[in-house]
Amino acid sequence: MRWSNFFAYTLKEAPKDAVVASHKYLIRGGYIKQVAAGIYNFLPLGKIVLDNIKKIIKEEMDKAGAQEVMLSFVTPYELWEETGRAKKYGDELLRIEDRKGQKFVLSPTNEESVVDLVRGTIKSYKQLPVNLYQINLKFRDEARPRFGLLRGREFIMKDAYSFHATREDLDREFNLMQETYENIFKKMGLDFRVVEADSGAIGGSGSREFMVLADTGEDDIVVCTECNYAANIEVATRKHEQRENPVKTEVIEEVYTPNKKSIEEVCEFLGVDPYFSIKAVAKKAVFDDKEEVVVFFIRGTDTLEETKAKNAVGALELVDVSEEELEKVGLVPGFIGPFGLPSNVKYVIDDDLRMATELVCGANKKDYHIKGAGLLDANLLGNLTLYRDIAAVKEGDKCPKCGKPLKITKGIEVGHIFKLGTAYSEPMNATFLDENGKAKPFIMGCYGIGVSRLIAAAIEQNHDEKGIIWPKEIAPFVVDIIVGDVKKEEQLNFATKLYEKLKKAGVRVILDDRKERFGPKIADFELVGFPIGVIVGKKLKDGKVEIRDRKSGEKFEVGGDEVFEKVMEMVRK
RNA sequence: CGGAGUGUAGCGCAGUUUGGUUAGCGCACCUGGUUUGGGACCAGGGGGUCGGGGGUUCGAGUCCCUCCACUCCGACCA
Repeated sequence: MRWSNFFAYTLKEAPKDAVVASHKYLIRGGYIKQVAAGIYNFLPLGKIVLDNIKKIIKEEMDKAGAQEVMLSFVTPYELWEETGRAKKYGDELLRIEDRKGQKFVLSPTNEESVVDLVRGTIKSYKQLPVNLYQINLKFRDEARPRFGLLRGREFIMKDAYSFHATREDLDREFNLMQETYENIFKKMGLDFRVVEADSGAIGGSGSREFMVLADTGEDDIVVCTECNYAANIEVATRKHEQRENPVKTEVIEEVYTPNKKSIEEVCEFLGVDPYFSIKAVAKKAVFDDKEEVVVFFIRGTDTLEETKAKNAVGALELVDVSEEELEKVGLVPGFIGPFGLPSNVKYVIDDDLRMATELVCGANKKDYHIKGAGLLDANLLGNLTLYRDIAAVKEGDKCPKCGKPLKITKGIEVGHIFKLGTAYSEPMNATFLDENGKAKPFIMGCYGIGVSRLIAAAIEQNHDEKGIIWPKEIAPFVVDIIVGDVKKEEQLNFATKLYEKLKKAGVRVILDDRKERFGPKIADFELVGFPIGVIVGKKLKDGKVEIRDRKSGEKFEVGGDEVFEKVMEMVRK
């Protein structure tokens, strides 16, 4: 490509609303342009990067035996009613109507579509397994799109759906997809982790996320400093420690703690290490048909992990609850404890407290706490006691696999694989005949990659204060040949010849033959982020050309006749 | 969805408090010239329904009403 007639422009200033690096550089570099909140146009540079990523994904998916299809972007609303997700997905589902008033949705994901495609088409176990994938537009009406391509409303996703006759076969495919994803992200030159994850609204029995490590990530992930344990904080676990309380209380007693409500206040007042206290977190759990107050008990030094807590009670969501609402069900805000709770209040206790003794907790009585309590004393509790892991793992907790310290880092979710089981085939009545001629629902898996988000994630992980530093595999062009002064025929001719030669050799190369001075050209080289720069400038009269490596910043001169070989060597590396 | 803010040329902004000629500046763009290794300089030029609608007024970018869009914090989010 010759830059002089390439539709690519750069900006000196980023729009003020771009706050993360990828958003800023994608706009300044002329990759994308905003159309509406969370909706972008892709300019040629952006489209090339997108295609490069698509190509890698397609290669690996095909290698794994998956077959590419393209499902319709507009899907009948009825399909969504069949699985009940019309309601569950809520306002994120963009509904539209045609001229006859028939309702449709813009696909935010395609489980329903693909099950509809397969039911009645695949009839026998002999036609299984099959894995269908597409790389297609998705639309989710996010409440708050942000950060450019990291969280858009309209985005490109690779989604795959597999169908199996047995659980074992699903497990096999799930593992194959994990391997395939690892190959894809490795090929793209990204630093990523595979983590255990919550299944969320998609449902199913098991799931793993692929996280690109970057400070701007929206997800907290827990990784072990020693072994390979890694999990999203939503599901991360830790090894339970049992610290012995040095203070021994003879009797369990109520103590007067006037106006001391928070853990800090109470523990300071009583001179107790907060580790030996119980924090009560009250929430309102929202279910399909009702709402109720649930109290979660965790250690004073822990915080509640809402996703775990939500799953522990099987609620759709947890929302904050007011003091009035607490009082209405008989709770005493600020002094809630696990002993002697009103019998109509549901509660969950964190696993970590199961064996704990000598604790301070609320007495369910205004201005009183209990001292010296232990949960082992089961008869203090009602018989509905529910122990679950509901606390958030924190930095320094011990790895559940090897016991070494855990640390927390930020990650950007770029892939997610699920074992769906029969969560969609059953409600949609999609069955096949097994060896015995009996109808059984398909056992399914689904596998997603956020393709446009990957563009942003790659930049978040690979940039500096000047611009993007593309991994070679996905860079729009690998080599940028800069002509120092296009009016100098000697320079232009030399550069053009080199350009043609590299192009012939299959290298993605751009010739910067714009009538610009050297400054803007080199600045654009850095901003747009080409991996290799070749400067054909004033040193050419001494037979020298300069080569720069964008990533290392290294620059060196080579003789005009060695340039081609030297560049090819760098391209191959 | 709750809270806060912004909307003036492609981008970044001033002008709005206190209504008053023809709405300005930097970057970008066009023409000519000089420059040519880190975002040049000189001269000339084009580009605006001041987010939309309504109102007050002799007069509205500025005041009032209303609608819309976008952004930030939070809730939410395969």
